[in-house]
This record gives sequence, structure tokens and C-alpha cells, in this order.
Amino acid sequence: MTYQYGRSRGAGLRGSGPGSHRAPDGQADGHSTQDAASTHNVTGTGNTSPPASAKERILTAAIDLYGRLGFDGVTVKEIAQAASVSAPLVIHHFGSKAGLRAACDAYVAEQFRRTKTESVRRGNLPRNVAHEAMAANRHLVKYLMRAFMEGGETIDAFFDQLVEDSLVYTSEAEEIGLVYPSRNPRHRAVVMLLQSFGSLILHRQLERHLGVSLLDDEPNPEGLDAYMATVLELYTQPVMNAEAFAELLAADAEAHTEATEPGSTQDRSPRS
Amino acid sequence: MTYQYGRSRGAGLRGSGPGSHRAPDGQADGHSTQDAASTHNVTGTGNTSPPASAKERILTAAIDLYGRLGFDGVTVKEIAQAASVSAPLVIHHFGSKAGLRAACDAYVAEQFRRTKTESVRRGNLPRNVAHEAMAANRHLVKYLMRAFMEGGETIDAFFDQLVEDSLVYTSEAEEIGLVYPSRNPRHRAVVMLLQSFGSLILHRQLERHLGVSLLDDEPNPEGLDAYMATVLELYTQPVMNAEAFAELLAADAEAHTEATEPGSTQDRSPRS
DNA sequence: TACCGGGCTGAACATGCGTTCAGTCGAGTG
DNA sequence: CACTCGACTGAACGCATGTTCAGCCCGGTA
Repeated sequence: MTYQYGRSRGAGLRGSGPGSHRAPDGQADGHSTQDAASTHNVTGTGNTSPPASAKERILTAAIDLYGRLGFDGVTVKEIAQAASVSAPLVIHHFGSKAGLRAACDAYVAEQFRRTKTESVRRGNLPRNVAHEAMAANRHLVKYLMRAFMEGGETIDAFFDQLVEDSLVYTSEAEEIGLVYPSRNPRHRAVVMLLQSFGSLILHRQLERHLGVSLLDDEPNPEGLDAYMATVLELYTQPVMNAEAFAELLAADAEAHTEATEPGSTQDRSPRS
Repeated sequence: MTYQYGRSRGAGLRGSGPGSHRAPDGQADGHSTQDAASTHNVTGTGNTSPPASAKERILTAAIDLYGRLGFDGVTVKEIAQAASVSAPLVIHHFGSKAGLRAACDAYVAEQFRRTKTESVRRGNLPRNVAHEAMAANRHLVKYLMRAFMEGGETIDAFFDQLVEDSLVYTSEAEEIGLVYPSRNPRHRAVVMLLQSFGSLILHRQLERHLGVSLLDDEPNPEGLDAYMATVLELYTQPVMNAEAFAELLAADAEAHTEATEPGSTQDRSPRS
């Protein structure tokens, strides 16, 4: 398989050590090039991975950087640097920057699929499936969030799969009395998923207000507790009194119809 | 060497009136340039605005394009084109692209502030304040969502203000029995806001699955109904059975401690 | 041995970007 | 009138980007 992946070349060429991929230019830009390269083996199971081909290194570095800085925020040069290769090699392997992006999408999707089936095969509970997939590798989740923000067919398909899975899990949980039935389970699943991912995307605010960083560092326990407690409360006890809300809605509509001209479709806004 | 342009400019180009700032080139670019220019007066009250200075046109065009394509997805040339001016004029008025961005931030924030105070002064209910601010001008909301994705101190401050407002409104609603108390109202407000905005950011999925486009077009009533009904159900009736969940959590923890070695930081139990 | 082909590189190229420059125009002012 | 000043412009500049090119190194093959 991957024997020496041409690092003999690197060593021979410029007699520095194997890990020394120095930027030839000044490279005043600070952010974590070798950091990205060092975290590349987080991907799979906990094996002590063989020294990772250049192509793999490029892929993982790209995913890491994309997740942290966004797709437009990273150049191929930076990716190449983080992977200890030259920029043209990135093009050589993936055709173009867009090709690299597509490869990242495929890789991440595959990774999540694998994690899911593994977790399911081990007989985990649904919520632990999600929990595991999430905790397993945060940088993949970060990448996913970026992909969600960008949109596109790949992520659409992924989301659809998530909805289907969620539907299955929820119906199972319904049978054992864990979750209550909904008037429209699919709609509920969609909205709940969106809310969850939305909170993840906006985790910056979550960190500022609850002190928990869901995506960046190892989350501190008390912050995580605060977040979990809040979400749990939101999901186990109602926020609003349905009858009072209906009353208010009716009164409001009446007030509107007498204040303004009638016939307009009334607004109904649930949020405070 | 550059005399001849002055002539073409002076003589041929502009025999029309002072207010005619036509784009000299063919303007082949497709996306709604004059649309952006035409929707500039949505901002304030319904006055028939005077023909809008170039600076204003640049600002509103920038907000519109930023909201639709994202900050990195728009060039100053495109903004200038949409505002029917030259690119250097944008720089002339705002110093730089970053300066324009900052001006947009300030403008949008001011606009929301004004809408809010107006709505409050008119004695609207809290939920209608939000509703009005939202419905008033969707493109401002789209801009805001982009800002949320990017992060930054400006949007942080905005979000903080939102939290404070929400807290006030919620406590009022609590007093009239509309909203149930929370163990931590602030945390609840933060998470609920995040969930709401998150759904807005991911409105693409909402549209695909529920058929409602919250941000793009005029939302179709049935789709909006479906979304509102789902959110309302989520907020008026619990999703999960708290006792069953606590039981499951305990059993799960037990299974974990006997399966794996103890002492490891196991699943946090968010209080039973 | 000679040759091939793929991994890989530095240098160079083309393009598009934000910005600068030098200048025109017209309204305002003495 | 002359003079100033700000809005505004086309041309051009500098720079960073994604990509191409010509060629190197080296294991495999005949």
C-alpha cells in the first residue's frame, strides 16, 4: 500500500527532517498550520495510522481548515501548507479547488455514515448514536455546519437522511413512552433538527451566554450541564400555555379587525 | 494620454438630466440590479422617498446583495453596478470595502432599533414587535442572518440586546399566565432565540420540507401555517416524558459503568 | 542497462480583486 | 468673474488567487 509516500524525496531534497515543511516565504500569517497536520488521524478508529499519504493529509487538512475558517476563508496554498505539500499537488490530486471541496463532502459524509452504522451495530440508543457521532470528531461537525450554511445538494441529501433516521428513532421512543406523539411527526422532526443545528451554528452566542463551547474545545462540564438542562427543560415542559395563547390570539385578531380593515389574513406568531 | 475619455463622458454620455445615473455598459449581469435599486425605499415609513442619493443607493444595494449572496460572495464592482455608480465611488464614500460593511451593520442595526421602538410606542404586544420587525423588511433579516453566521462584536451586541428584550417580554407574559416560568429564564431565552435564528438561517431546509420560505418570497399561507403549527406544538406541549427520560438516563449510566471501566467521565446527567 | 510514469516541485501565468490616481464636472461662494 | 470643493469617473496599479508548465526524483518494468 502506501510505502514511503515520497517523503524520502522530501528528506533527500532539502536535508531537513521529515516533519519540517517550512514555508519558503515569510508566512507571517499565524494560524496553526502544523496543528492541522497533527490532528489528521482523528478521523477513523483509534488505530495508530500509517504515515498518511499526501492525498489523505491534504483532505484532512482541508476539512479542518474549512471547518474552522469557512470555504471562502481558506486558500489552496494554506491547505497545502497545512498538509506539508505544495499547492500544485493539491490541484494534481483533486483537479481543482472545487474538486477538493467535493472530495471533502464525500469524505465527511462517508465518515458520518460509518460512525452511524457502527454505533447502531453496537446497539446504542438513538440519542447515543447522535451523541457519539457528535463527540467522535468535532471538526467533522464543524465542517458539516459550514456546509449547512452554504447549502447545496450534497448537504440537502444529508439532511434528508437525518430526517428519516430521526423519524425512525422517534417512533421507537414513542412506543416506549419516551416521547409524546405529534400531530405531524415529520414536521416536528424537521423543525427540531433545524433548531438543534441552528444552535450549533450559532454556538458562538451559546458560548458567550452559557459558557459552553460545543464545537471548539473540549466542552467544560458545568457549561454543558447548563445547556443540557435548558434544552431538556424546553423539551419536557411546555413554554407556553396553549389556552392562554389561543385566547390572546383571538382577542388580538378581534382588536385588529376592528382597528384595521378586515379580511387580511391574521398573523399568528408563537414566539415571544 | 487620457484626454479622450473626458470627451466621451461630457458630450455623449450624459445629455440626460442630473438624476440619470445610467450604467454605461451593457449591464449583462443578470441578478436584479435595478431590483436592488428599486427596493431601496422599503426602509423607512411608507413615504415616497426623494430620489435617493448615490450613497444611500450604494448602502441599500450592498445590504441587499450581502444578504442574498453573503459578504464574500459580492464584489464592490457588483455593488456599484447595482447602485448604478462606479466602483471607486463606493470607496470614495465608505473608505474601503470593510468600511462599507461597517456602515451596513450600523444602518441595519439602526433600522431594527427604530422599528422596535416604533412598534413598542404603538403599544404592540411583544410578539407583534418581533413579528413586525421581521415582516417589515425581509432583506434586513437576511442581512442579519449573514452577520450572525460571520460573527463579530457588532452582532454580539445586537444579540445581547435581543436577549434582554426577550427577557422583559417573557416576564411580562409570565405574569399574565401566557408563559410558564423557567428554572433559568435567561438561559431559556438564549436557547430559544438561538433555535429561532438557527431555523431562519437554515430556512432552505424548511422550505424543502415544509414548503415555506421564511426569507425569500412572500411566504405562502399554508406553508407558514404548517411551520407555525409545528413550532406552536413544540412550545405548548412537551416532546419528551421527563420521568421516562430520567429513568432511561439512569439505566444507561448503570449499563455504562458496568460495561466499561469506572471513573471515566461518563455521560453527564442533566439532573433528574 | 534504459525507459517509463506518477508523485511532487518551483516558477510562472492569467485573472479578478480592492484600491489609487489624475482628472472632469457642476454647484456654491467671494 | 475666478476659485474652491465635493461628487464622480475611466484607467491603471499592486496584489493574491487558482491554475499551468516544465522538469526533477525514484520505484517499477523490460
